[in-house]
Amino acid sequence: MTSKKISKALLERLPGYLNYLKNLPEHTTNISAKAIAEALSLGEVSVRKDLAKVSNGGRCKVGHQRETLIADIEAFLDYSNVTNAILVGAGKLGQALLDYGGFEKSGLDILVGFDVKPPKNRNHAGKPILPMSHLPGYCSTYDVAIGIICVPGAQAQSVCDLLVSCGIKAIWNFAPVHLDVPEGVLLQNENLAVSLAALRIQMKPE
Amino acid sequence: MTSKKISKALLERLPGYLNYLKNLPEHTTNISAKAIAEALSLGEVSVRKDLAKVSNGGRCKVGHQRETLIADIEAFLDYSNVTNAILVGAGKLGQALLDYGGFEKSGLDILVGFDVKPPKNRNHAGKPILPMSHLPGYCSTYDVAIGIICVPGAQAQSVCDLLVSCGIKAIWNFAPVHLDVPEGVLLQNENLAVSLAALRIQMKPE
DNA sequence: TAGATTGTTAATCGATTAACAATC
DNA sequence: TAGATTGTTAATCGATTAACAATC
Repeated sequence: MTSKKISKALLERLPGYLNYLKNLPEHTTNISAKAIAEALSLGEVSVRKDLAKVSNGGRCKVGHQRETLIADIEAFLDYSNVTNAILVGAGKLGQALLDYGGFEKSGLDILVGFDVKPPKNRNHAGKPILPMSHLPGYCSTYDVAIGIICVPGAQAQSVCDLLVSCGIKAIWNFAPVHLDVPEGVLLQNENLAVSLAALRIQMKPE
Repeated sequence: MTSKKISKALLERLPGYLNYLKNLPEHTTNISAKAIAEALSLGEVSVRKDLAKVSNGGRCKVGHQRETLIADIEAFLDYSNVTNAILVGAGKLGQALLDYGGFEKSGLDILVGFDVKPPKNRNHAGKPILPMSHLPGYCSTYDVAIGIICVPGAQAQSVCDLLVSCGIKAIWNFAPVHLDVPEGVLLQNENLAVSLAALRIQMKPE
């Protein structure tokens, strides 16, 4: 386990390893990089390198110890600490993200959603959705690190500016537009229409 | 415009160019690679190379002709032909994708959704949601190329197998599990929890 | 000619893959 | 010793960036 640069590709593979390791039959105590690679359709050497980066070593002949490996990956991904996020734009997509239960286990908590027009019949035990006017106050009260933008493209930049002015350090953008963020603010775009369109072109050979 | 290999990165940048070009003030007839690069926070040379790949050239001093460039990019992305898709799993996320209007303009039509329990009160003029039992018949009637998986992880592989057996050639997977697909079937994973977790780690410097 | 812009060729960088050496 | 497995060093590949030549 040497503290080299962490590549984004690695960060995206690690949860896959974790998921695989956790779903192994209970009695499995050791696992080889080769087995993981085969199960996840990855290169054997790739997996070995990844594991070497986040864990301090399996043993020859026997492979990695499952429990240790799980603990090492979770520690590397810092799952035990929790990062707070808020979401802006509670349409279908926004609500889907709010209601999705899979974020908590990776150290993330989407506390609340904001919308210009909060839905009234929010009956299910979901996260609250507040009016936009509450956003700045909310951010100054709680320690919010990540802002998720699910508003239509036309509003995205102004929402982004608002979030930045509230001290948010990373933005996850679902609006299909380019956003300008100041230096030091992390921006990740998740343009679903573009992803799907790219998939479509890859299908057409040549 | 030479017919080199198309990289996925290129495919994901092109729609951004398109969006930018279309939103330029109407009277703008020419545009330089440099201007595009600045607007989208990309490298100047990168943009020039991309444009050279999809278009046959701007003129020195004046840059690229806007209308031509738009037409060239759209032709390259084959926006005028339509690819049919279906979606399985009409929860919040599935419905968000079904209702999203942004796919059509990139040559994609999500025809219909399928669910084990189709919602009854599907009043808004959205796409229909049919019971799973209709899926094989539907695929053999219509020419469906892409399958979108929005079911819970536990069902994802069997849905995937079903889609493949129905002749689907590409799968867009939102379930947070690894899927095995046979050779020749394209698979793109869209694991939102993983993307967000990766963003979170990138924020923590060192 | 100078300047803006294009496109191409070469250099750099990073990630993946291949080859190998080490260990139990 | 042979075999399974690890980890590392070198090679390959692809994408981005830098440097340059061409053109109007």
